[in-house]
Amino acid sequence: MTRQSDSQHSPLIAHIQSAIDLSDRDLAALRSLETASETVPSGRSLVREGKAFERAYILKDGWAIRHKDLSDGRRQILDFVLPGDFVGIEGSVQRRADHSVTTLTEVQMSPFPFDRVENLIREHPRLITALVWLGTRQRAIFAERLVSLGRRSAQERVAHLLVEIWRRLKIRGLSADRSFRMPVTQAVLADALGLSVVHVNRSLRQLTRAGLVEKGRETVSISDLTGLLEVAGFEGAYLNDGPAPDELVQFLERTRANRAATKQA
Amino acid sequence: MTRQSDSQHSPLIAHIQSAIDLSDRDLAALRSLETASETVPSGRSLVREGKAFERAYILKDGWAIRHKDLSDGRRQILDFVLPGDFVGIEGSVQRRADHSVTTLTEVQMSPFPFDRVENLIREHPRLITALVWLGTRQRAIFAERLVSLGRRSAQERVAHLLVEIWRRLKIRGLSADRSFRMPVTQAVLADALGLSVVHVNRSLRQLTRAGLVEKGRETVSISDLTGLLEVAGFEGAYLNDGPAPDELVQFLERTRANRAATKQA
DNA sequence: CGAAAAGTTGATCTACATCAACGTGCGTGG
DNA sequence: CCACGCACGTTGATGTAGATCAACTTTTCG
Repeated sequence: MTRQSDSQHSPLIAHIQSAIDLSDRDLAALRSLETASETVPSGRSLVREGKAFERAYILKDGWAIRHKDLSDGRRQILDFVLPGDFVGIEGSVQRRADHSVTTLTEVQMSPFPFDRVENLIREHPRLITALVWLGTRQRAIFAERLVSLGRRSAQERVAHLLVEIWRRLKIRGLSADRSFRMPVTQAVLADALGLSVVHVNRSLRQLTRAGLVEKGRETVSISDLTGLLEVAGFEGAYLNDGPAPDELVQFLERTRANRAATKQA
Repeated sequence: MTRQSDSQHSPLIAHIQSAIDLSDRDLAALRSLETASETVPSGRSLVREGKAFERAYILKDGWAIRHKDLSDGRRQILDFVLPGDFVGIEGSVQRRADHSVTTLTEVQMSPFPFDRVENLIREHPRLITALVWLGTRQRAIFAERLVSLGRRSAQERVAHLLVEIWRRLKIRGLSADRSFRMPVTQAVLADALGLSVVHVNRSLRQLTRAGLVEKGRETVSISDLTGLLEVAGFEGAYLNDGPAPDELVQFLERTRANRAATKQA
């Protein structure tokens, strides 16, 4: 289902190339950023809110979260960090981190110092576009999550998140079909969706009983994409760029036969 | 209370200079971006989600919102656009807008074409840092708002937003004391905070009755900053950068005498 | 000055939280 | 290699923050 540890494949490059045309030279320069590799165990903090950034990373394999913690123990997960994502690259323009990053699984990282970024864009000015674009993408994801937390029901939130993750992995070549690895407990989902664990569980069961998705311990499999998109209220192709109508839009265009089943299953 | 239409003063420059040191030449270049001026009435759409960007702007005066709308009428406001903010500058790396921007008041804008940005950074490479930093700031604001929508109570959300706006205006030289202009209806607040209008009203009244803030129709005045920060659960100085402990931190360090009064007023 | 927009307040409803108890897979150490 | 313990998942009962509905007041502005 997933291109697990194909050391040739770069999720980062796949991601960037989905939207931006870079020369082979520029791509090679980018790729050189991810040659180093370091293993970090699960549950380790890579960036700590309020502390100075130490170095930047590219996540090569495994999962992490961006999150903020309140002093009374409440926690909000802002985003999931997937293979191909940068971590802590804001350190090149900012002294202190405004959120934490913590690994959810054992992880393979390519660390690099900040001046590496400066040298890189000096020699490959076109890469600025790519880097800025990635920042913009991050903002778009935050924005969509704001809509979820502010205005969507529990079921909609869960459905929406699953579709979003699937799409992000797909663009990076990390899911060929409609299943993917997602080593995320319900407690973590709760903190990402602004819900209680219990309610996440119930929402998930509803979606499963309606025949839309199955979430195993480490894996997700979408059984009825059209139906899931319907529940998620997925609008447009916000994770995509460019003019071509993509698979998603086509799906949305099709019959809504499954709609009724999912409303109050 | 507010430096209203001092045509000399640039909120954009003030904002950037709060964190980044630029040469006079670079500053002059930035300033040249905002020489043009165009008046746009209230309620006009400057950027429309899903549509191509036409041009970029600097907001010179007035308020606007970034928002996303669902097909069933639900709306989530992502952020308020204040004087000194860029609008639509993502157009230089992205074809389509992932959210809309709409004016809340009559507004003064300086429009400029995207290639202007490219030329600018070609001649003033140091400005890249400033531009990237602004993008990062935007993300930090989204992040903090995610925490609000996901994990904070209604009262906390309202208090937090008011403090955040005050701080942002202050950094730009748009509020000298503890009052500021905020031409925002309760309905708009509701869509920003993920609440109903009725509940925004009640939360606001509670804060007022507790003697913390007064929100008039177009203006806000903080009567008890310490208390308001307390309710908001304001942690650290997320809108600031740099190592110096700032006014906020000092306030937080002080006595918490007012705490009890605000808990269940 | 009249009507629409904005704000206020009470009554009632509900989505989701909280509390509690129990099931289940699985990693670890004896 | 088995069993014990713990993290995770599941389900029911009950509580509550905030939504919704409804009516009324106040402000704004053409």
